[in-house]
Amino acid sequence: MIEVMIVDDQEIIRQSLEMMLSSKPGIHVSATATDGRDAIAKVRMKHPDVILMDIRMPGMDGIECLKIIRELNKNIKVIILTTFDDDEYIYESLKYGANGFLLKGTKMAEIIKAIEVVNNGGAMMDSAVSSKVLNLFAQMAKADYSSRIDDRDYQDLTLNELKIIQAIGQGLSNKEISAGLNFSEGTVRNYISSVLRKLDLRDRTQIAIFAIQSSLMLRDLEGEEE
Amino acid sequence: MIEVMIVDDQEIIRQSLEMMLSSKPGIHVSATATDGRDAIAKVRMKHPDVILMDIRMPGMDGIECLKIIRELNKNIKVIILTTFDDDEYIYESLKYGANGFLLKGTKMAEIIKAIEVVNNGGAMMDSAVSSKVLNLFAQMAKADYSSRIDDRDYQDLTLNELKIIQAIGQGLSNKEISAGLNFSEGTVRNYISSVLRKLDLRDRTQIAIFAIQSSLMLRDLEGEEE
DNA sequence: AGGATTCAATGACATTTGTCAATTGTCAAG
DNA sequence: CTTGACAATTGACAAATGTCATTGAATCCT
Repeated sequence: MIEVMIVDDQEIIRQSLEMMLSSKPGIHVSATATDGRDAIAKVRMKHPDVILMDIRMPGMDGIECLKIIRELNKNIKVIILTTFDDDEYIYESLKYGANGFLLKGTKMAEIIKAIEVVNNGGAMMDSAVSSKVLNLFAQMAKADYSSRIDDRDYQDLTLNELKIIQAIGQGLSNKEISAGLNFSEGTVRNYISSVLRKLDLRDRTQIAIFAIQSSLMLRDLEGEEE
Repeated sequence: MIEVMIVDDQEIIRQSLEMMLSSKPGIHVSATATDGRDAIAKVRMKHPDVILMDIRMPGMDGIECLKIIRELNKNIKVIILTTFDDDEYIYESLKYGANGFLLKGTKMAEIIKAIEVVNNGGAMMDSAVSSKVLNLFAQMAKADYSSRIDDRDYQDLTLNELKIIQAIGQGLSNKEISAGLNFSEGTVRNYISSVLRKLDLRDRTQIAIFAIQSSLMLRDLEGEEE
């Protein structure tokens, strides 16, 4: 039985969602809330598996609420329900770990499917939203000069060079890097020089940008070969 | 009529996909290809609306191929079809603008739906893939110190400060920024100092990281108020 | 008009960053 | 053992970056 919580400031929507969902086997609406503050209080009492939440609400908005819920409990799945497919909203929601994003026009069958999918660890987005997400992604991951860099070019980076790239991508200074990796500061600088040469970049800032836009920051370098 | 092209090195898959899809009204399989090179050649001849492509192929792999196709024609929709939901693959595909990402287990009905959705400008991902994408996104958009920065803190950035943040996020030097924005280099430095103070960061590298991880880089600042 | 505020510029300065050549130690192949 | 390759270090230097106090000009109240 999936425990669902509904958060929306409009009573009509709350009620109709609750009615529709309650009739479905396997789903139980254990709470409803009218705004962010209300939602957070009720999350502590009831323990919903999945929250359906409107993003635009008076008082505390959906994003802020999502953020707090995430800090509270990382396992609760949150599906954002909204009328707008506004870039900012989408971006912020995703950043704070929403598990789904549906437009309000979405058919009930889709919503139910989304609840089930999300409850199983998947994610569900409206296709229009997916499309925006992909665009955002492609934009974030691309800059005029980083696209110049070919896969071939960074195959031959040393493990230490990779570590240093990651460190720069975290915004560390040379001193901090040298402390963290047990190198002298001069060595760190030499490695950086070598990275700059290999990637054809100019300074550490460009390295940082490259690091984030490539998938390098996501790699775990412990015990990795090159 | 949606013109579809199928790219896969395994004949069984090519054939079964072609058979299944051909029988559907509204869809026409106008070409098949066995690897990346083949695909690119045929893209020039036929003009497919949607390409279904395996990611793992001998010779030129799907990513490389996608990249080239994107440079060739930005309107062709590409759906990646693969057996693996490997992070690297997903990341790279999305980076080069894939419009969909389906696992090979996907039912034919889903594939057809994906073709239609993608052809209409949407995007379609397997829910497992969606989930990974959301994770990637959340990771990319979050660093220990950037999460320290509260919305409140960067509300009061000047338009010029925002422009400079964007410029730094593109990896430009102070000289380049000053030339681009018609400021003296000293002024640029002053602005940077002020940004550092306001955002509680330490150097331009951290500004760049912040810029990319926030949505600031995506904003168009022309004629914008503050 | 006078005072306050903002924007841009300047110059002097300290710090950080990047480059380079030279040195040391280790390890493995010949 | 020697040679060569490689990893790490050092020091000296040049360039870029960041800080700060000050100044002039424009603008905005009231």
